[in-house]
Amino acid sequence: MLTIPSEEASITQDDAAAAVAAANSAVANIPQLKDDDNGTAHHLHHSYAPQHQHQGYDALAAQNLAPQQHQQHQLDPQMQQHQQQLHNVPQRMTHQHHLQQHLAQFAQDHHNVQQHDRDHLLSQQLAQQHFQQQQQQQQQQPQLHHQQIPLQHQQNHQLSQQNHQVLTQQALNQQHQVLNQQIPQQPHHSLSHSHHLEMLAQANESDLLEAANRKVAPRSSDLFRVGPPFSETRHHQDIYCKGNDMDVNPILEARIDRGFEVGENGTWIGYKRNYFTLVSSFSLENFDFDRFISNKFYTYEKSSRNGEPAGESKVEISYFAVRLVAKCSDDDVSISLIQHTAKRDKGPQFPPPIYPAVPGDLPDHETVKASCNKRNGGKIENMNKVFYFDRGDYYRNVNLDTLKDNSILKNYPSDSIARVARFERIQFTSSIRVKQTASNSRYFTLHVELLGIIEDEDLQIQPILLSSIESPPLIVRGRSPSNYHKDRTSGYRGHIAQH
DNA sequence: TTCGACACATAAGT
DNA sequence: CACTTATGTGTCGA
Repeated sequence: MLTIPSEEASITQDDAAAAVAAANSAVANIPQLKDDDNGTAHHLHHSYAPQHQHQGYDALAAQNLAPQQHQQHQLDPQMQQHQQQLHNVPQRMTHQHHLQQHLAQFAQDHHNVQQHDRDHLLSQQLAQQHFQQQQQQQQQQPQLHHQQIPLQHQQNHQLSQQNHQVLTQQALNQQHQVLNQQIPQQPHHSLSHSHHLEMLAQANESDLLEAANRKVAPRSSDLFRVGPPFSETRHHQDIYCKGNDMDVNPILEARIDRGFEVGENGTWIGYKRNYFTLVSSFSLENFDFDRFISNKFYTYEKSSRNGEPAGESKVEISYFAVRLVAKCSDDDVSISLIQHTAKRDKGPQFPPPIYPAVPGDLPDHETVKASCNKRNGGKIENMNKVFYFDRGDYYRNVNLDTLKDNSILKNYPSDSIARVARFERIQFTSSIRVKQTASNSRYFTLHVELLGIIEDEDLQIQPILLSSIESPPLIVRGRSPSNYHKDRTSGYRGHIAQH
């Protein structure tokens, strides 16, 4: 049903040459596993963290957590059973088999919102499971060579920083301060007026002083700030439209909505202990949604046989996916991001999910802000319309079903397909080192990658890096108390207090 | 110095 | 309006 005939397509010399070139850079950005010391490359490091402690969490979550919060994290008893199933799956189980399991399960529960969300969860976990499986297998197979490409942030980012003057809270505070200082100096037209102003000024002053000593409010909506602009889409592997062999140009967009702010010298600063939020979507140039789903796409994969590189083969893209990775300015630590649930310490931790995705529009900052921590069913439903494409709905609307569908849509592992990949409650793993030298901080970059998920001869799914975008250098401040007293740029802890 | 764990506090969500 | 949640960050101790 979901098997894709593996085409051993013959390609022209030119195609091959282009593909070689592209293939060489295709996987450059996929980080290797930390303990990957034998040079064996891994396509993906996202795997379902096997050592999660869910005890005590499930009951709590089942009672208290909104479905939305369940999406990526929560394992109710039913899901746990799923996990068991998935984890018990023989290593060489095929993608197809996976999907059958999934579909069977989906047929079982697909009625209410909770189940819809469970489906999201399942989708993601399936994807992760796939990748984990993939990864395991790759450890026994010849690998694509991962070529390191030097980070080239400086020019790009200085440019984009200049072009994106974001009015930060710091700037606002400074303006505010100036305003306050000006108040007493204004001409006094009347005694009562001036008196009034003085009182105002005094009130503001004490407010500000108080603010200077107050902790940042943990739930302040003010913590949502637009982060640095991302680079232009960089292409790693070409995408072609299956019908007419046209070269298709993918465009990735991403925005950080929480967790990073500009410091006074234009650097972007985040805090290791705090969450950040990032959203991303992609589009294919000249392809609206209808055109997208009425087409299939292919790319080239560098294949290997018995450990020897064996040229490139044309492979159909089963579906697209979006993932988030972080890189460090010097060493590259592969799993450097972690996602928490709303329960934080009391819940499990995951690597950021890989989102099977269709093209979509990036929602604006306010929308992302509004989407956080919702438990109300109606609101969640509305948000899901923004962030997800519901294949079931679509089939009902066009009077199709999975069996009749012949589009790329049917290859997606779940009915809930991301239009927008939303990464919430992400932190750099505690193991990252933020200090390089006494004076110098190491910096990080965030990369959003568009993946093409393909199936190899053995029906194993494999991701191929198609294109990516990256953030400018990000400074991540560590836990040292020194980072929490001066030059603080977030929250309303005052910039007034210049210790 | 750094990290996990626990604690406190407070705006948002219901 | 009262109750619950989510999350920045203070702190302790290995």
